[in-house]
Amino acid sequence: MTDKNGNELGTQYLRVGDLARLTGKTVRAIHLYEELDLLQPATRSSGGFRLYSPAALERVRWIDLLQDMGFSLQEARTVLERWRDSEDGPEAMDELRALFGRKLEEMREQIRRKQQLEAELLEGLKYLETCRVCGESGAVDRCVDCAQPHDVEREPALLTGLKAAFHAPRRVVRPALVRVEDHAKP
Amino acid sequence: MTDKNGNELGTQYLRVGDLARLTGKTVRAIHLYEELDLLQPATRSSGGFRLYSPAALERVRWIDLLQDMGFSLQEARTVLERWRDSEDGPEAMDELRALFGRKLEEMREQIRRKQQLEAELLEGLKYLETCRVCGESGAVDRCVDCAQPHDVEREPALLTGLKAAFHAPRRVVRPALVRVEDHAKP
DNA sequence: TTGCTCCTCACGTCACGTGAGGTGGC
DNA sequence: TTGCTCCTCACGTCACGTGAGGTGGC
Repeated sequence: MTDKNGNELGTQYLRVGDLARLTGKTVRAIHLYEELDLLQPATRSSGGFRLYSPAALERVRWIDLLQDMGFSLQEARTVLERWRDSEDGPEAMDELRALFGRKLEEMREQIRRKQQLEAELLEGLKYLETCRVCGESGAVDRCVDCAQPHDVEREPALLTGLKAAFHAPRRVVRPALVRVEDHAKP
Repeated sequence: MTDKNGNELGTQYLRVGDLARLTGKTVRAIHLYEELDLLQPATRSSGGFRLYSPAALERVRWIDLLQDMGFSLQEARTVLERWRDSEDGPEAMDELRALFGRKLEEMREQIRRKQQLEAELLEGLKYLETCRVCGESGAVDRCVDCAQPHDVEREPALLTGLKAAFHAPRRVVRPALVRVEDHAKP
């Protein structure tokens, strides 16, 4: 049995707030997906409230998945269109396979890159760890002046750009007199 | 020896276009970094051209590194400020270590997530691979109608949301009469 | 002088966030 | 009737992209 809009009777409809809560999205995001033709309410209430079928939950979670994979919303829309086009023949399906194949390669590349960055962060942290020693030694309390060899051959990339100086106007945070008092050793 | 602006004489200055080319950034991006106080030219030519010291190369590459690690430009600016603050004592350095430590955990989380997505894409592709067989068999040329068991226990998440139907207005690409002709088997 | 580079607005994009002012539904 | 949810504009954000109209420098 269906109503005049072709919707099944007896369906438990969701309101936009429910859909948002159950998917971790905001109402605004769901409105946006509708504008971009990624998702439509099954119907509207007499007062204009959007009413979604439970299938909308799967659709929103699917959009979220594609976004995590690095698809833009426009690309996600293209995927939906190709899927619908595949009703008319297998060419569109070939396109989809190629698209997902490219994404798989991208994903692997991103994993490799992030593993590099993980190593970079570890090196940077190791380097800064020796700064803690500087502070404790009491010899200097300005890490920037640290004379320690830092026990590392190559300076981590995380630090190289930090130290790069080109006479940028130094922001004065506290007046010099106060600063001296703050750090006087009792 | 320095000039009236405190810049070293004999330095090979870079113009903004050089800096862009050597770092793979756009001129617009470099202008933006300046607006956000992440980078300043060492000086300007008499005609107003920005002139950068070679250290700017390291700074731009550093900004790129932080962005890859998921820092916003505002966060990158905070890192620079904390580094400068560390001239006044080791507290700011502790903050930096904590910040990088959190990023390291984020990075590892992102790697785990992307490995999940990699598996998800592989499953989706495996599923679609059986659609190619459908197309070749000639039994159906609409993959959506495919009756094959697809040789998989769980339907991949990549497909579940794709198939979710809720009576969205079907976009008509070609008129039905033409479509029948297109797919008539000779 | 020509051509390439640079300058400063200033508006556009993407995926939303965030109210403003008004109404539905139990 | 009260309070929570929803509605439709519409402007803001972030990290730039993309001209528009004008000038520097070899």
